[in-house]
Amino acid sequence: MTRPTSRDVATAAGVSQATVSLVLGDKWPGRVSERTATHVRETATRLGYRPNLAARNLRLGTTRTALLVVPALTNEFFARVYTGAARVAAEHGFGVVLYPSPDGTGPARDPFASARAALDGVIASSMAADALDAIGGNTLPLVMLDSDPAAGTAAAHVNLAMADGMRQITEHLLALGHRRFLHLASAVDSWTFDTRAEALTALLGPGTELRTVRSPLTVDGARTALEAALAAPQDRPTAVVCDDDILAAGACKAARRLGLRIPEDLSITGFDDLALATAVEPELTTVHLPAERVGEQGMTALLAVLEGTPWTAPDLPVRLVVRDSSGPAPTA
Amino acid sequence: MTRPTSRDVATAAGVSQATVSLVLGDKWPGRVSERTATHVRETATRLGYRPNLAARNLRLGTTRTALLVVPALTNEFFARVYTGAARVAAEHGFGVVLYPSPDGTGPARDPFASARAALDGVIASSMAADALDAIGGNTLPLVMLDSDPAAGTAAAHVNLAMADGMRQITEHLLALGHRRFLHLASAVDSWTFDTRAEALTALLGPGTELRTVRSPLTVDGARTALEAALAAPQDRPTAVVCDDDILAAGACKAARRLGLRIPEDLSITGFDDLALATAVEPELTTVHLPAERVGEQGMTALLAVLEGTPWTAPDLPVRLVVRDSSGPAPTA
DNA sequence: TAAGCCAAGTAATACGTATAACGTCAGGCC
DNA sequence: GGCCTGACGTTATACGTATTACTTGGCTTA
Repeated sequence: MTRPTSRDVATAAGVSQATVSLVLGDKWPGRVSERTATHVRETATRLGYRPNLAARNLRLGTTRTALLVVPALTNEFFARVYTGAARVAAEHGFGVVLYPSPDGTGPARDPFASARAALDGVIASSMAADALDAIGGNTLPLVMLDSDPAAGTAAAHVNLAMADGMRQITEHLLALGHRRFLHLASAVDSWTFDTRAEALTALLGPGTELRTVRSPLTVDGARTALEAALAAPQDRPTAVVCDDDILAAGACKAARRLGLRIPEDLSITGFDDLALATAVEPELTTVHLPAERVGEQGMTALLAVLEGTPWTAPDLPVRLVVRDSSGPAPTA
Repeated sequence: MTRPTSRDVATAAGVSQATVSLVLGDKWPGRVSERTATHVRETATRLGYRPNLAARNLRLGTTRTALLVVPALTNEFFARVYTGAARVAAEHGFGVVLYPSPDGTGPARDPFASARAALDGVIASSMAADALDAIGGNTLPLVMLDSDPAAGTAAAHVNLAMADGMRQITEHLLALGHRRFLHLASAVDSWTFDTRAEALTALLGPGTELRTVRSPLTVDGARTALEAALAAPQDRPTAVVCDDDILAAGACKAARRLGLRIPEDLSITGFDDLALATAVEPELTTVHLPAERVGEQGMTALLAVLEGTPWTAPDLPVRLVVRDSSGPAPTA
């Protein structure tokens, strides 16, 4: 009735529990004769034996499990980060457990309660950094994603070349003749977005203009915010630089409502290159972020840290993808 | 140096390990005097004690953890299912571990390897049913999402009223005068999509026409598929019923490329009501699926099953949301 | 033939927790 | 004073596994 243990297998096979463990552990070649080994293996499958992982974890003192802390999974970017992390983890016999930080809809506060697995380490996005205190994750090896390398206690950092991405966008727009910019920024306060804002400001020289509007990270929020900002026709910006494709999608809707053509009257750029970027019309000029690679590197870094190897790597490169939402600045 | 155990706390507090466990378990009021209890609690926090979950799981024979098997997290629908499931789980001190079934990009095959946590039960989407065999999840309490209630060995089923959703769409389009339909169906083979297709076929009476085109679940795939299907101008359908918002977004792009206006020349409907549905232009007429509720009910069902209570509930209702991508059939 | 050695297996143990079973001590009651 | 009772702790144990240290018997080797 109840799940068979290694001892049950041993009894059924007429050997000791230790032998079963040795055979199934597959780690000590030659310790058990091939004859006995196959017999044990057969018995195990016949009984449908599956090792009790709680017991194994206790014995080994490790769970080969990492916690990934992200702001929200419904954000495709982080879904992809997870995918990348989970892939690398699986290749090393590790697992990844999620902790979507509480944004009101997420699960409760304590990931040690919500993810009953014991953990070996933590990978956390800077956008969910506040959750880390609640975790007490500081007691575990920690890898930070997109956070200030100079701050914090993380054992390793995985960063994207955000400033360079912003540079590519800005130069692209400047080359197209744009001078009046609007930065549609995320209202979420995080190092990532701060970096982008700084880069943008630094790149716009004299003779240019920059306004900043902050918006929640939703299509509708962005639409509302931008509609208000663009209401007055005089001195309208000719280019809207968005912190995120989601914001850019909202910006497009706002523009259309105001009767502005994209990109003839107004250029709009995104960030991230989500599936959304090519689903909307016009397709968004945006910066492609290798989200899966972020997850992969995060997990790789954590694995290194767990082995005691210090880990470091250059920022992951990002790439401007020019599509249809950006064009020459209107001459009028 | 190493993590403190309950015994360390006991020694430091000058009591026995059992007392520490009793105090921190918070489960036997009156077993320990308030004086001792607070002393123990203080010592525990002072030492930074955190119970070893592997040991607890072993002792209790349960992990309060469920496995959620979904085809892909980058699909917003399943991300929301996860969110709902995780919320209910957290409310009951449970955790949810993910197993995105192998679509080529997912982690390896064995979720017992990838999710090192021992599991109490499994919640699986029918779209990932094939993964279940690999899991051997049949040995665990199983809740199926959107699968044939008559088939399989699941202890409970959580279904959406897909057929009714299709009915609402069809009646909406019929009322608008449409007679020539094209069903842009998902190439993924699952009960969910089969149900929708059957419903559509059954609802279209004499005097109507129905073609079916299958497409992979991507914007680009849908665009390509539909562009080919609509190339010939004669007898062109006036309404495209899509199995999914992603397909509908692709359909919109195909229409625009062919110079067809939406909805004047061609009505297009989606399914799911993802964020995408309102991000594209025109906003999609679609069927809203309560994705979070699916997750919530799935977890609720599993919790019931784990307690030995049989669980059953009517299909979750779905609701047609009429937006701008559907309109009267062209009269010409 | 004795000493040593290898192959093949087993007994014993520890991981850290929760809890059942068992003291112990003081006070109340007849 | 003896006995029961409750309050407060403690001792002991089991959960299922991986691994270390040990046993055993057969074989080689000097």
